[in-house]
Amino acid sequence: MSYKEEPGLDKQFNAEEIEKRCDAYWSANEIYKYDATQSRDNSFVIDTPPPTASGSLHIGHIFSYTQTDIIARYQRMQGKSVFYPIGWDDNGLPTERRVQNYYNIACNPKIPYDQTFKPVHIDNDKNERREISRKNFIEACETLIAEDEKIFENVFRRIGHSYDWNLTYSTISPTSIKISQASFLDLYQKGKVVAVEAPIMWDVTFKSAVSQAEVEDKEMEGFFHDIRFSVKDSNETFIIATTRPELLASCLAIVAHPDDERYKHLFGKTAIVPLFDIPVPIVPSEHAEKDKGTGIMMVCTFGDAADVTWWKKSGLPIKQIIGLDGKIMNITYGEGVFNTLNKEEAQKNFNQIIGLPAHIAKKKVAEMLKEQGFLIGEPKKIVHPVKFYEKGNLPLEFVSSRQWFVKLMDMKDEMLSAGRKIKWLPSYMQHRYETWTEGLNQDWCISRQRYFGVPFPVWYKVDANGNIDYSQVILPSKDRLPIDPMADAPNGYTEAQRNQPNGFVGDPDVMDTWATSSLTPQIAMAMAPKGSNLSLPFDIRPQAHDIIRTWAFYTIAKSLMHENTIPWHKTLISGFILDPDRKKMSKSKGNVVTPMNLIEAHSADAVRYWAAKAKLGVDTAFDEKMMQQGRKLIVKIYNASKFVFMIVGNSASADYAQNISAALDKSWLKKLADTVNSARRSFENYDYALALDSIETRFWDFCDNYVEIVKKRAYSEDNASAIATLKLSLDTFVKLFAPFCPFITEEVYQARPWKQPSDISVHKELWTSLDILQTVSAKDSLLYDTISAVSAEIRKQKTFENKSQKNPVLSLVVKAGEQAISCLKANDSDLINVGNIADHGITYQVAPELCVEKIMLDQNFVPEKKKVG
RNA sequence: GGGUGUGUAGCUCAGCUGGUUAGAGCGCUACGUUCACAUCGUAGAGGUCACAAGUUCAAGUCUUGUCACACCUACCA
Repeated sequence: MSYKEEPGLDKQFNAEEIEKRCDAYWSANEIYKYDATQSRDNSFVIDTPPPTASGSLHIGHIFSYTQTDIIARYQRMQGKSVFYPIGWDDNGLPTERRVQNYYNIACNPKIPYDQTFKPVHIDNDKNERREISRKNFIEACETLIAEDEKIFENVFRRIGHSYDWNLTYSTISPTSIKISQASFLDLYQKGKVVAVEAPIMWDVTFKSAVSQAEVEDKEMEGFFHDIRFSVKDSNETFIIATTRPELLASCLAIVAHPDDERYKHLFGKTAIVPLFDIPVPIVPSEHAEKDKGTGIMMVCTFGDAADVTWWKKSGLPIKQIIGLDGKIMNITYGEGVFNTLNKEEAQKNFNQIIGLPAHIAKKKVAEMLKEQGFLIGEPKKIVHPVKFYEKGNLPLEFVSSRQWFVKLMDMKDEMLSAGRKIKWLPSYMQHRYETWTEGLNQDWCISRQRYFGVPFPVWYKVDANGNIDYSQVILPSKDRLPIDPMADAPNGYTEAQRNQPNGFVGDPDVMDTWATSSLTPQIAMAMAPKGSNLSLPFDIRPQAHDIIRTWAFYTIAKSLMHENTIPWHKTLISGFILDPDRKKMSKSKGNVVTPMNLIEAHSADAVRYWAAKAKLGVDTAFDEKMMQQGRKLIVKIYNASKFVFMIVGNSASADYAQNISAALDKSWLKKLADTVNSARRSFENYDYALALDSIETRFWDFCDNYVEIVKKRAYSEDNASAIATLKLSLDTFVKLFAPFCPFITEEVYQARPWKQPSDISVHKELWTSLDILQTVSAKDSLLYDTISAVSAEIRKQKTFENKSQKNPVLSLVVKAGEQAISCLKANDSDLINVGNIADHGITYQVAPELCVEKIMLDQNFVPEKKKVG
């Protein structure tokens, strides 16, 4: 496919046309296709973050993903075969929630599959959510993510990200499920993943287990209740201050610090829990602090993580009173673990809270305590941090349940040393990884009681009595993956034996979404063409800093467990986009600017320019001014190119280097060569922002100075050197800017009169082709620097005297170092041209510093236009 | 409580391993230009480089301390 019908540049710059033209051309010619025949050494392999397919892309995505694209494009122009996949993270809770709202449906696994059901988008429906089967629900999820992903793709194409779209993956695809399930089987075999019945953090809204990484603290209002406990066979009482009175019924013990003089004498005695008359031991424990509350506290199952720790050591049974729905369970006193000294009274009181949600039960218990005289004074308001699931809106509960865990606690040291083998950019981001790893206090709970995710490839045997025997795990062979144990029967069984005595049941849970996301390198590799030389570690993992503890951490963990290596050599951590008021941008504020609007308003290259200006890891305030600046640069590139084309005219020869002979041209090219070197150095350090800075500065220098100086000579007969230099300069800038502004550079590249049939795309060009600058340029840029400086002084003087730039200069004195003077004397024709200086008008003097004096302008000069007026 | 980062012109930010009178863009003021330029140029106003002490011939840049903000992490009866 050819690039454009009409050759050359249009009179007017039209960003949208150029963007669409480029996208079509790149895709038709597979410019960004990964070349699987290249060796690993000659490849650059990227573990791209798959954005969550939950509606729309945020401007923050454009920001950080563009930074990666710039790096990918630079590496491609270094001759590397760039492995640059893109994926969609579409499994898990975010998708489920979006689907529920979008179609106003809810999943009920008990309902049978309805073949005729078609999900329809329903806006603002007040009706109750329609309940559908698990299979229908999953199909609805698949329908919506397909739509969302199309929109994402359009935005990424429009902004010019150079993904190889053949490598697109989705985390819910059969391939991803297969890889994720194979990972599970591998870890199971290695003893790294185990199912245990244990207290876990439970979100009551989503009715699912969550992991430590998904938990965040929220500052919550709470109340300290001072409750009087009595001591068995004694008149003594003591006061406990608690924020969780509803847990009284699950109290296991009373603890105080071993050295606490106030309570020492109570150790070994038995306390009586009010309302329920439960006898519990009073014991010393280090984890009680003397100066918190009243210094003495109750241990319940479970108020917090400390209770869990204490309970584990105690060997006491669990008294679970909060159910998985977050409500108080129906409990009969005097049965099982629920002992009491007064069965009737305990039951009467407990009956008052059965079925209530925990936060309402709390109030009810407080009332009862008050009525019966156990509450001292009024509850005291406090604000304290409470653990929440990051997406939940009710506090987490600790409940005991059977879940799958990946054993991480025994590999913390290994994780830390792996983290040190990876280069973190910026380096301080490694601290976050280290603190998180050091602070890890539980294994990774990977089972979720949800629907849209990767199922556990696990069945359990059902015994002769119809009871599930969790110790009898049935696993599929790897060649059966992907598998859904809720739909497929294990080998040796038939579907008819499901849920039957001596039959089997499938594990109904799905995996934590991170259990799959942590395999993005493996998933991406699965998308590569056959015969690829890919392997871990990859070169880079770009990602944002908020998911260091999840995505980065889990990917490193899985890579170590499966392949015994780090997953990538470097990780590039991007910053956030902040509101202009420096708050984290959020949709809820309603001030969201969508990426597409910005692209339309400023052009894709301009939006990219804004992203390219920010350094890695730095949170940046959103600023449209920066896009306007980018737009100016792009228009300038367009116009400068048009001008060069005009001067160059029909000189279509691409073999220009040998014509470069003028001293000024060589001196300018030295300047340009230095810029190439410094930009290359910056890029090698992944400092694309610094590279852009130096390129941009040199480009404006080119426009403002070199082009002005050489203009007259370029129009003259003796213009071969000037024309060759303009060509070489423009070719150079187009390549230098290509990673940042892929559209305008491609447009100019394709429009060059000296374009050769072998010139496919600027994005296939090599930076090594810029080495020609080194051979044709002068040893130094002294001549160019001097002429630029002198002409700037002349320009200044003309402006100061309100004269036209064409106004002749009768005479001036140039003072400069010996070398500069001799160099200038021999090559002053360009200076005379640009300043319009009279013959023999320049007086040269050797001086320590460059200085221009006594500029005499021709006061009789009248610009042409003013003659008319 | 522990830790990391940030604090430079009205705004958004550069300033790499310490080196001459601290920079850019935008904004503002004044003037000019319309030449490839949905422009550009020149000049001006505007900074005690958060604060304090120290090291050094020399500190925005290094050290220590203080303050403010952001974030990470822990605790959370």
